[in-house]
Amino acid sequence: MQLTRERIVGAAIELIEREGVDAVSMRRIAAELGSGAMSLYNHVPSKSALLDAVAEQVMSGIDFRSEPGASWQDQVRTQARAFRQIARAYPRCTLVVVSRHRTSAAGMRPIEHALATLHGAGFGGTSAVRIVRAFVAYIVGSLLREVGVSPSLADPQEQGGGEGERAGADGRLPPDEFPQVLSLSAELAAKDPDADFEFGLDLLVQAIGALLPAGRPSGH
Amino acid sequence: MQLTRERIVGAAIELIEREGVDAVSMRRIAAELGSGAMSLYNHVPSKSALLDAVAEQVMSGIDFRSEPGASWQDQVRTQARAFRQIARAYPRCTLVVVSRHRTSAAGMRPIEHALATLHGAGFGGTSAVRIVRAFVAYIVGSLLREVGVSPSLADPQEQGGGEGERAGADGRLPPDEFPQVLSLSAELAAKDPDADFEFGLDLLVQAIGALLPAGRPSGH
DNA sequence: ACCTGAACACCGTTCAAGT
DNA sequence: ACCTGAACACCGTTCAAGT
Repeated sequence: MQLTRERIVGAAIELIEREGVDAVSMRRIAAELGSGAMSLYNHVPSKSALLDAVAEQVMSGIDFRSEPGASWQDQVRTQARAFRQIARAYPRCTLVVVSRHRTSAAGMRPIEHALATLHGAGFGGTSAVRIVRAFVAYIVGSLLREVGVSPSLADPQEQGGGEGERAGADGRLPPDEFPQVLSLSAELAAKDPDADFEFGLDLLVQAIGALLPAGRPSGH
Repeated sequence: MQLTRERIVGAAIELIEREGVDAVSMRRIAAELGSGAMSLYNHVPSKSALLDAVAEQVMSGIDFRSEPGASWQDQVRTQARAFRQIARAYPRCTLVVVSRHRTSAAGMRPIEHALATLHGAGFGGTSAVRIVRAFVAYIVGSLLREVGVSPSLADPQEQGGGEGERAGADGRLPPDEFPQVLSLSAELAAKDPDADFEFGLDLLVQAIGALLPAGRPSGH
């Protein structure tokens, strides 16, 4: 079968989802496609560029449209949830998406939609850009946590064994230093990514709604 | 000079800041310390564990305390800004921190402080945990953007040359598909990480303030 | 235009041997 | 307990050679 950029990127995505990013090598992907490692370089300039392409491909698989008839609040929510689908559809590619992504067309599409929605809601350009940035930061951070790589906030009991610092020799946190964390260990252990995401999303939607009547420092 | 875990981690951080994560190798770090590559394994079980230690070390260098006399809003802001210092102090380690970090004592410290502050503000445990999660998501996402790795929202003109999708052959975005992005290119190009961060922080602080039962004024 | 094997300069880590 | 060189099974990428 013909070797194409598309097939190469597809094989990379598949491999990442199956075995993780660390398993990706040019040789490995080539083998997956039944060709020599060097053949890939006819379609992709480097491994780094290949991973960029993976990020772009994953992003472009997401549908960021929202119902034009809906309120801007609902549109914003719909767009944010679409973004979050990345973590469901490509959990192990998520870190790649989030950490490479420069400014591709696929990466700008969600921004375009969000800006249009906010424009329709009456926000000026400067405000709209700031708002989108805040949303993207929140969503990206949420993705990372959902996918299991972001800092803390996991079950304090399932502690690895950090070694560093003066954590108890058994890996437990010293109780006198972490009263809150330990007394809330049940809440911290509870996993409900949907509820967590919606909670923060509500906070942001509500807060930017409060910005509207007065409008912020100009914009248009 | 004696080889210690501490010196190894320090050398790794230094090397990452100087040449980026990709430059890190066991051999390289050993050379930096004037020892054989294998000597490192007497103090660190693997390269992956070394990078975990880098993340923990960077986190533990941040002072998350806030003035106990201040209002909870100011305390939350202070803690969030402290977190953001990571991006300033260790820009090239930031991605490592954000993408490795499991549950170390160093990583739990900011959570402990935040939970204590929210408890003092009158939030119950369940709410406090959700709020902290939303904040952490926002801060982590902001860090990534500040450090230059997160999706889009950069200057659309400085586009790489994605190739992917049907972006114009010159790498520019097709104007009919991206009217908002193109008309706001000046705003999107403007870089003011401080203002961006504070804007989103204000949104969140304001939104969680609205969550509190109205009876309580503010402060502790 | 596309494919390829050999080669180069690297990797992380195991192992057996040293002190 | 700590250090080490040699060795193994890998890497990404250049190059010259093929079709």
